[in-house]
Amino acid sequence: MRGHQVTIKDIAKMLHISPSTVSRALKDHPDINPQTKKNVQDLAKQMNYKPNKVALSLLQQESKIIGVIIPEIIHHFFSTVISGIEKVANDAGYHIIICQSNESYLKEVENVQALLSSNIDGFIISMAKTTTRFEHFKNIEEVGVPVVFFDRPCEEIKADRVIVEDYNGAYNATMHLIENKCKNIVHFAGPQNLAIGIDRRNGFLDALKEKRYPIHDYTIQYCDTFKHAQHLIPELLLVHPEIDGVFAVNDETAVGAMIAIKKLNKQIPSDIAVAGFTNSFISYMTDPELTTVDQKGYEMGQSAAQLLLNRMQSYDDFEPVTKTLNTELIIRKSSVRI
Amino acid sequence: MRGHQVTIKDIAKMLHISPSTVSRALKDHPDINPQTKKNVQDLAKQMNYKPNKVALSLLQQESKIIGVIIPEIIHHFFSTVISGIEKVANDAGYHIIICQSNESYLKEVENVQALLSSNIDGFIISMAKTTTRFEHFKNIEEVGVPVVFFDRPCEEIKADRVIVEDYNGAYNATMHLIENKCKNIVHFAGPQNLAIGIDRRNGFLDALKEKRYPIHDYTIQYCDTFKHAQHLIPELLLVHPEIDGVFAVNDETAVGAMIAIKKLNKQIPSDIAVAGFTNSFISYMTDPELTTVDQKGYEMGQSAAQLLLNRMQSYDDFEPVTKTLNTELIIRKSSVRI
DNA sequence: AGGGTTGTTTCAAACGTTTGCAACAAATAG
DNA sequence: CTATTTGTTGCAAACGTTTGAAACAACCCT
Repeated sequence: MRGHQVTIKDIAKMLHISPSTVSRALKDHPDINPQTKKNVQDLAKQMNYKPNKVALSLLQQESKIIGVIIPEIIHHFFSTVISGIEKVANDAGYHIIICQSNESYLKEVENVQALLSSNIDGFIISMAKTTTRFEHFKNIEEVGVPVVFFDRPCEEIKADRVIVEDYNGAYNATMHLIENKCKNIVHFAGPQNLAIGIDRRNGFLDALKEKRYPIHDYTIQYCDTFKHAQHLIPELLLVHPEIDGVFAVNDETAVGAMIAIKKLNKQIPSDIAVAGFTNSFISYMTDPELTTVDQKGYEMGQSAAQLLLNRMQSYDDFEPVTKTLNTELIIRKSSVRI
Repeated sequence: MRGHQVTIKDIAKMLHISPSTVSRALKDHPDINPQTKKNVQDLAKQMNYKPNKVALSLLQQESKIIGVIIPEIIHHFFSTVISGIEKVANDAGYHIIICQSNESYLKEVENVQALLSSNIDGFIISMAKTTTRFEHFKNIEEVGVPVVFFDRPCEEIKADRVIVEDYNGAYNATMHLIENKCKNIVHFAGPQNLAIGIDRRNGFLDALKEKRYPIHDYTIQYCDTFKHAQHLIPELLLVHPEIDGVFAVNDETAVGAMIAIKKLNKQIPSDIAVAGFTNSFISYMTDPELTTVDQKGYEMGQSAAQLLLNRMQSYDDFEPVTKTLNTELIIRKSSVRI
């Protein structure tokens, strides 16, 4: 038969006193007789009493839980962010509950609803690729639960956010490819309904413009997964063998491109130089190692959690804060031509 | 000012009826006047009423939440398992709350306590490397919450478990190296307080024994991380240049070894063949691609969740079930000598 | 008219905890 | 010897929801 956690009532019954006395004894309330206090505390310890968080949550209207909604946990970047969030949250006495949207709008809505009705104290969210309607976020706003967006913010919602300098990161990576004598660089871009997709693309384009590089119809390719890059590279190089540089919106895509390029017996970086974005741990496991833009996942998670904790202190008609982490170009062998 | 979710009481007040009537109206109870029902349902919809899960959880002593405790989310294997768990759990109307132990015993204990006092309906756990005491698991047993272990079970606890054929997987991988003419294979082994560490080591050793290969004092190296492997390889090959095969307890370690081997200007697989364990996605991003044993993360997660759901149905003095998934040797270029 | 049925609604308790206030005894003050 | 203080404990309400039982009116049956 299923037992249950020891409750204050159990202790009260065993000592023939009232639950309120037990409650006060446990928190060292001055009104309670020292002997009673000792009895209660000893018994509580012996029986391994732990306060029921659900009851507390209902009573105090706060759960000490932060809801985190991310696209996919299997991406190294997101699991890094989660680690950062968890660190800061735990240190402040909070736990996190993680939900995946799997890049699906419907799943994201479902997750928001589920978390809202679980008395969550705050949200940390990175939007799904496919999300183009925002009622569910508005709903959070109405209920008055603080939200922090990271990496993929929702522009329609008044909320704090943490992002990286996507534009600068992309600009720097592209400049680096240009300095390494790439004449014909293509960009594997992310979806343009996300700011990261737009900003990285613009950083790339502006670097080309600054150096008066021509922009062809094939310069921007919408391709942001490992598999797609593997298929796209052979097709692309067949038509445009002059391509000698690839800058991808994320590391997986860059690695997919690298593998496909090597299969065509082209050398990296001498024939084609490659750079990615994220600095995922795969970037130093490839051969050659991948040049990439460090997206600071762990720090991003920490900042997001910190912003949320701050916002939970003072929520009344606030001015949203945007924290922008600076990126760092990590130069490795996939792009350096001697 | 922070608002709040609409409650049954709010609706009751607005319609000048009692909360119980509202409750019944919402669930289409036959006792309720059709007109009242309609009023309630319309207003509830309009005000976007969602039942408060915390209140339900307290009342019904079930939360529809499954607690998942894993060592580290950033490992691809674990995030794959989580995806499998989430799929099955969500389909059954459950949500999961994920906690990381970071391979720390203390953090694991803390997580168990926190989840226990949150009215969790069940646990899915993979033990931390450093866990050698089990009171916290015993505690779960006492309270009567069902547990399923995966990948790294606790031998002292009566609980269902999902594991892979670690022994067979290791045996097959080792045999494969032998068939590819490796004469001097070392094993980078995991910690021996975990069954996976023991079983994979034994599978390796038994394959050697069967082929009457000598077992030297350096044949087993305790090394199970990327970094450690990178440091260990140069030291090891300096003393034992005759080594021509490495079988690592996981893919990260295998990749660490590969990179270090390549740095020494040795060829893989011709000088040294390498095999790993997990079939993480990094295994096909390396050059050469890594031969490995598929650990079936997603399926493992699904099975674990399914076992837990079953056990939640019938918990009374059960006989624990162990589900063993068969492994599959994925042969890639890092081990095939022509 | 008394009893019973039917339809509809409300009451009250329960889940575990906290906390303002009331209650009570004993001790002290006036 | 009453009045107040002090020390200690218990009551009851609250958080949001469900649910058995009670309540009540309106109706029908004998």
